[in-house]
Amino acid sequence: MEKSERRSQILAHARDVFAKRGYHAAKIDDIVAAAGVARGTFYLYFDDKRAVFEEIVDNVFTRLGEAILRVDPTNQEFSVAAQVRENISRIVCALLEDRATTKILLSDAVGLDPALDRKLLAFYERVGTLLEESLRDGQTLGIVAQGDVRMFSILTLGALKELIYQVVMRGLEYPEERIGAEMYSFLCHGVLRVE
Amino acid sequence: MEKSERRSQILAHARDVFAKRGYHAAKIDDIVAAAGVARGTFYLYFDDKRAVFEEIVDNVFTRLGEAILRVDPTNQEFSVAAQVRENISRIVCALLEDRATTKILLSDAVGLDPALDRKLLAFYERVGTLLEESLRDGQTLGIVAQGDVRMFSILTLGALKELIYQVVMRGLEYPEERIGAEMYSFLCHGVLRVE
Amino acid sequence: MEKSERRSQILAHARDVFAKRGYHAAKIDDIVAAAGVARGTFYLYFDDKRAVFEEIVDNVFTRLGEAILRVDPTNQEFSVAAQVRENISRIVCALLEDRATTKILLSDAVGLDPALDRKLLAFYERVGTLLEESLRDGQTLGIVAQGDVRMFSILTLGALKELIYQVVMRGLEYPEERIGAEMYSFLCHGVLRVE
Amino acid sequence: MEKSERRSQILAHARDVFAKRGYHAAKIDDIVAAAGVARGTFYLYFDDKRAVFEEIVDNVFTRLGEAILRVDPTNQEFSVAAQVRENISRIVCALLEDRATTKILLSDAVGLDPALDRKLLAFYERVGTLLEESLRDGQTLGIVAQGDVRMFSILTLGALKELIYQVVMRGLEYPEERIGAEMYSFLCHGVLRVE
DNA sequence: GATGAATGAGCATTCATTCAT
DNA sequence: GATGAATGAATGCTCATTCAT
Repeated sequence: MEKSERRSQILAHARDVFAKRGYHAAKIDDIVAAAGVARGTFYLYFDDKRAVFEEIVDNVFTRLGEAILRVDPTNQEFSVAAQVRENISRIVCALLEDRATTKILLSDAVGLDPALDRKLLAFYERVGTLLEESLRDGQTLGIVAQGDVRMFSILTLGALKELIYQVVMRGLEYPEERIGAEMYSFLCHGVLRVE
Repeated sequence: MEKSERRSQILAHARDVFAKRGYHAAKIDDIVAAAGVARGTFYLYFDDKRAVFEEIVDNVFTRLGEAILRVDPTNQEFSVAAQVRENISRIVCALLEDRATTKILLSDAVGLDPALDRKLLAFYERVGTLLEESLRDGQTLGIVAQGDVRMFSILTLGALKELIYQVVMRGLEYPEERIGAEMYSFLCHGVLRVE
Repeated sequence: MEKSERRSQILAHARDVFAKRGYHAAKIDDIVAAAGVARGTFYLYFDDKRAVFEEIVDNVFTRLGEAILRVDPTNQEFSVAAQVRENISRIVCALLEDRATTKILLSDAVGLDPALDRKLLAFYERVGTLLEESLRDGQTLGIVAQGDVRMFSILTLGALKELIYQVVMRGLEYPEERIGAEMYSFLCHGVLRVE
Repeated sequence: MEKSERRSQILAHARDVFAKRGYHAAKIDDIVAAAGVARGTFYLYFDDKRAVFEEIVDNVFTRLGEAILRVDPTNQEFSVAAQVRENISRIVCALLEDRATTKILLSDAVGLDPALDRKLLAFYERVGTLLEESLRDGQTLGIVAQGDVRMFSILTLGALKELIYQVVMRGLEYPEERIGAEMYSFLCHGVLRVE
């Protein structure tokens, strides 16, 4: 077996074990047993327990980063609406295609330790900033409501995170398109029609 | 010192230590040192480490449960809009008046162990159900958009949770009323004005 | 049992185990088994394995430091010769009254790690310096041979160390006074009478 | 590369690594990295880590054994004094020409494990016995002080060992001839002139 | 012969919990 | 009730050694 192959094999099993048991309840023994390798082999490919975990988190950050596209209002081919929907769809897809990792991201990685918390916040900050810029562009074009873009960005991300969290953690079964559609409609009109 | 007094004293210090260090990094030693009692005393008042933690979480659930009022569309005195705003305001207030506990709830309690995860989900489920019912009532009255109320409920809660999370974890300084107002406006109109 | 009593009990058993097996072959389990306490108890009294070991070494340094008296040529009561003999005698006595510790000092502590090596060298340096000063005083008084006092000091210490080493390691059985007498005579006349 | 060449290459690098780090801190990885061979290759030439170490020690024993000449009082060409000085000089030379090995002998090999301790003691015993016999011969000829030759032998070896130890471990810089001369003078007259 | 990936026995250390005083 | 000394199960990690290629 090739070196990088073995590495990803261990990584994949580590991901499953972390997703199943959570970081602290996941023992190195569980991981190597799942991967079918010896204890020492694990340490041949990863510095320590935290390192595998962090790599899993880093990978999902990378994957998410690639999934997100900047909305371009000058794009002649696709309307802003279409681009937004496409974006939501890509993010949802990236998160749901590997649910174990998503569970780790949304559940186990939270509050694990200060360093990882910083990393998480930094990632959300980065995504948030991107979103804020798009929203600001949108305000200029009159297609985004006036108001605090940072707040908008947080609220939007939170709504999406919670939806995914419920799907992954509680096994809520919505088809991906449905999720995208509802999310989009929520962003467009909210839910209240009070006057 | 009275028995119940001593108990809450330990509980309060445990909360601070958990908030500061996170569940696993918080040692019983830290807690008893903070509370100024002997190690054994801790176990006179609580079964084990998890029990204190769970009690903290239970308390905030109770407090939140009390903060949330059922929106009553037939209420003659307050409009639905006013009731919704009041509700948001009460929840935000409950969460921000004890930030240590809120940090624990939103960060440390997540993914701690399967049993607690179930409790968390059950709480969100309970709140969600309440919200869903209100939303359904609202749909009947034409003051809530048509669509999947469960989804609405999840999206709404997620938006609010993330906002509070960012305030508590990153020290984002928004005045409470501001938070309520933005949240409300978000619920009423969303952010996109794409056509 | 008192706290300091328990401490010395563990220390004494650790000393025996180290002397019997050497630092690396001595396991914490051996020590606690010998002392009749639980594994954790060991760590209640000592930071780690190295710390006990170092304390044993420190103690013997202290004891030796106290055993050594500065030779005072102006002393009216005791001649220099008598003082030198007394000194040798005290040192030998200090080393032979606790052979386990002496074995540790002369055998296990050597080359254990850079930090401890430095400590050892520093101790020998200290003793050496003291000896050098005495020798220099002696040269002024004409009771020490002319020549490099540092060299004299090293040679003297080496001779004594080796003697003790052989007694402790190989169980060479010389009465203490004999050791002192021979050492003294060696210092006075050497062994060669070549012309 | 020839088989025996490769062997000595590994041996030499092992020596350097042992001297630099000490036995336990020296990892097989360090040795093979220094020697520029694969880990498995090491085991083609040596049984295990201890075996290389022991071979280094054995080699220095052999070299030292060859350096030491029996003092022959009937030798017409060289006086006993000259032979003794020559002997000291050869030993010092043998020890200082490969300081890495000497450091290993005097520091790392001490207290490493019971088997090696026995070997060390056996070597010193052998050298000691040789020395004792010479001393006894010398006593017959009236050129060695009366007294316990075993003691003389131990004291003499100890003095020399410590001198070399200080030179090698603390970088004391004495020219070799100087060391020989001082050692010789020490043996002839000691240092004290107390009456 | 040479390689280096894989192995797994071995061990120090931590810390929640207990219980004699 | 309060104490804190004692406990020991639990686990991450190291590294000498092996062996298939």
